[in-house]
Amino acid sequence: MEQMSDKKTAIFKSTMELVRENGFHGTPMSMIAKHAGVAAGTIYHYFESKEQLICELFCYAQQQAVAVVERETSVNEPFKACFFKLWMGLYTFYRDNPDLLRFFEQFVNSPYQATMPPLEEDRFYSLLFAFLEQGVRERELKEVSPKILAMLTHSSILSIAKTAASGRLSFNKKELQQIQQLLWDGIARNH
Amino acid sequence: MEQMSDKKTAIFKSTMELVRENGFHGTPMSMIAKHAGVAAGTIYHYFESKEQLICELFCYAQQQAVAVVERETSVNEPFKACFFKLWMGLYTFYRDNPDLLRFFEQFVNSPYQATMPPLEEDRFYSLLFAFLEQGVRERELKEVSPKILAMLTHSSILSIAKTAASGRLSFNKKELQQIQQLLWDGIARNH
DNA sequence: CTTCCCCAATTGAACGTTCATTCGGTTTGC
DNA sequence: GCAAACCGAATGAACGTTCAATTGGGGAAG
Repeated sequence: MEQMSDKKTAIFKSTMELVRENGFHGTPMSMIAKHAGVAAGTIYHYFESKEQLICELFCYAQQQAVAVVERETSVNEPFKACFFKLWMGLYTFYRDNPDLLRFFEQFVNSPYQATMPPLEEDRFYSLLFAFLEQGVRERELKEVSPKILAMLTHSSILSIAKTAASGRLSFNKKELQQIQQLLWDGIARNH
Repeated sequence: MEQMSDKKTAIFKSTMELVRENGFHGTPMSMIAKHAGVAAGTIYHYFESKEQLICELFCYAQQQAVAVVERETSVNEPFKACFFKLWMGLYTFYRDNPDLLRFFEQFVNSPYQATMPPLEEDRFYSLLFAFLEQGVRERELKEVSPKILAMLTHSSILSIAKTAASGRLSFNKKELQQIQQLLWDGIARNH
């Protein structure tokens, strides 16, 4: 990503934070502007419309998630260790970025979802697919479609992170390890 | 639930359908009214406000999901069979009610989430907890907190149903059975 | 059985507010 | 001195909500 203007970044950050607190509706452009310390008109210097802002913000957020997957899967370690690292890496990322997580979930459950590319072109899922496919190829994982493995893996991460972020439940380190282990027990080949 | 007026049901159904298509914002009261075949004012005869309508609709929707869990877990069968039935029952319910599913997801990721009771008082999760706790007690499932088992189970159902509903991926019967089996392999005790 | 009345249900135009967006002007960096 | 960045009051459309007026069904009175 070419480096962004400070203002643009501020607008992104403010939008995520405010959407988390007030929801997608309930976050007027004027509020974003004030929070980001810019004038309302300035937002329109960087973004065509509110819709465009939201969509670009989604891409921006997704790129950060993609970076996490890239970082964690490029390690040169046994597959199993890599899998656990990836799980924990993504979980930590979501937990430490609750604004992003919430925005993400709102987006994919909104009509904007239609503007997303099909799964095959989705960089995030492509990376996840590829990684899990590798696990199947190396006979570490059961002979199951990588898309299924990807859904199970990611959904476990998301649901735990969401529940923790909402404060409705919390999980200690031991429990997190248990969760990863349960998931692994489910998808791994038993030698 | 005491029986509802036809109009109230029509308003509920229309709201769910329109929220699915247009999102939470993007669904004005006037649109709900027209779609439900009533005047705008009529909605305010049944509901205090748009917010109230949304919240009551969530309760209404959740009761339907609760009914599915009750139906599937009350069967007098071995735990494992019951577990598979519950998974499939909930999945089928969500798949056949995509409007409800989408509305549900929008709601829990919005600021309205704060109006929900804590998890312990949540009838849906209480039932799920109790059922999985039974599995632990009967030594069918690993000695893990039922809340963890509940999250993993429900998140797998939701993510598969959501992906299928959005048309981004589809799953045939064999794949659905595979998914349940993977999940079971993860959480079941190996005798 | 008819008439009358009551009140809950229903209507939809009107109101006031909020919001996304615009635009003429100002500042800043080069 | 000239773009590009930035400002923020003004604009007009859209929306949630209100309310005065209308309807309709059912029970009481005759």
